Amino acid sequence: MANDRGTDPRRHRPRKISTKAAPRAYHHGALKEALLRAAEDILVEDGVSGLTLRETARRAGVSHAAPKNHFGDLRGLMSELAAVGFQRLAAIMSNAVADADGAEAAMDAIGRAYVNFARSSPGLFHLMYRSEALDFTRAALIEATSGISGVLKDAVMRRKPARSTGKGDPRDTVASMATSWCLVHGFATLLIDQRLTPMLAYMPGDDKVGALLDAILAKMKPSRRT
Amino acid sequence: MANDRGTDPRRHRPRKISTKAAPRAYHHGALKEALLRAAEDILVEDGVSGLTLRETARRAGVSHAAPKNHFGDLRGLMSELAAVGFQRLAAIMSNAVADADGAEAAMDAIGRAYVNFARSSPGLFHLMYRSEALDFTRAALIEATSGISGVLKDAVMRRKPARSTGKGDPRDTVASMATSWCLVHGFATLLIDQRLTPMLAYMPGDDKVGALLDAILAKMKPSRRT
DNA sequence: ATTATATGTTGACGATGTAAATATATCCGC
DNA sequence: GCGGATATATTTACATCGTCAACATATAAT
Repeated sequence: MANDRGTDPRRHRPRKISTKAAPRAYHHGALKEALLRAAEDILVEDGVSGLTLRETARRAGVSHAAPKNHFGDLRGLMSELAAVGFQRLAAIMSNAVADADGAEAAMDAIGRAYVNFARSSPGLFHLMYRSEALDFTRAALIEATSGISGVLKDAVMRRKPARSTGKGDPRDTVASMATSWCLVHGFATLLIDQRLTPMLAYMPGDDKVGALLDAILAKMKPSRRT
Repeated sequence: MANDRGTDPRRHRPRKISTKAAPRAYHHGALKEALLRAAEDILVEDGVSGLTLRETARRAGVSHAAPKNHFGDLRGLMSELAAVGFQRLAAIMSNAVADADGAEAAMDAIGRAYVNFARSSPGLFHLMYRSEALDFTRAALIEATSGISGVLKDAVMRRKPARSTGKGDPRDTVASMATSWCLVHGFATLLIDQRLTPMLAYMPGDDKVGALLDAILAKMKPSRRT
């Protein structure tokens, strides 16, 4: 089976079969990416608990020990995949800020983007915050998470000048960042874990999640005294 | 107590033992409680990832399959232990409310109690919110979690009359509950996962965690316009 | 071309969850 | 007290997992 040179697709032989860069890397000159893709598929289908090295290798069509070369161990794979998730989330948040009209709207847009990401990729989101399973000394993970902080900080500081107190106080900036992050992160996690389901029943309309999130974000705005 | 025949619950083989009852009999007597205690010890020492059926049994001094009789499977053990955690948290929150002076102070006290619980029992707290590993059809878990909701709801409704808008609106009550819960839960989870560490550095004093939490809670109070 | 390195495979080991078969203790109706 | 029914605990077994070591092969370097 493994020595069947004739039909086995994963052979190192066909160096350059066609002038076109074959997207099908037979012998995974791109195994790392293939493994990450397979791992994310598992995350979508079975969640974090289903994510194993062997199943990932199986889906990529390689032996169970192949991932070791690219990730070291399971923690490595999970950390790299989490980094991809943080990158993606940072990009989404950044876009949300760019499209928003005004500093206050930008903050809300970031929050909604964060929640939408968690809802659309709950498995990946869970992995990103399964701290015990991640290696935060990994360069990819450090870089990706700092990207998120950067986007949030920019948005908060853009809003700052319009506020009355603590204009340039870094302490207040940090408090604002923490408040927004905690609120939205708590909402996202509790939401995808079905912890808010009973409360959602009280909300009106079709988009009950959006309604509850709006209600929560509204409670964060002291300026809006009705 | 299912069996009060003697003084020691685990004493069923009085063969030719010395005056002291043998520490181990075939039937433990209170194995379920012993297993839960052992499981929590593991949680303290090694976190959720270290919590296994076999290690729990090992610590309780029984065979690896013994827990099956009391919990069914690992999910059962985890769910029961999580239920204990929710009970404990509900009690702590309830006490915090009782000791607080005024409705607004009660809300803050609940939040601080929630965070303190997470900080003092991070392993258990993680387990309580590892939704994928829990069985929310378990009676113990349903009851314990609804206890938490009850405490929070009471505190929110106690505060309600002092507010200007949405006095008796259940929709607004739910929004207030969700806001408080999400904010505090987000803070607690991010905190014990070391995600807030960089931000804590900006806070003054010895109790940086308390300072940041205070700052966050303060941002939730529209009435305090300085 | 030869050597070195990177990548992938095979086989093995111990740990785990779970099930089945078995053993022992307790309970319940007499 | 007695004896079966039930609850509780053990033993054995199996599949799966992460990880390691030894090995094989492809790519890169010299």
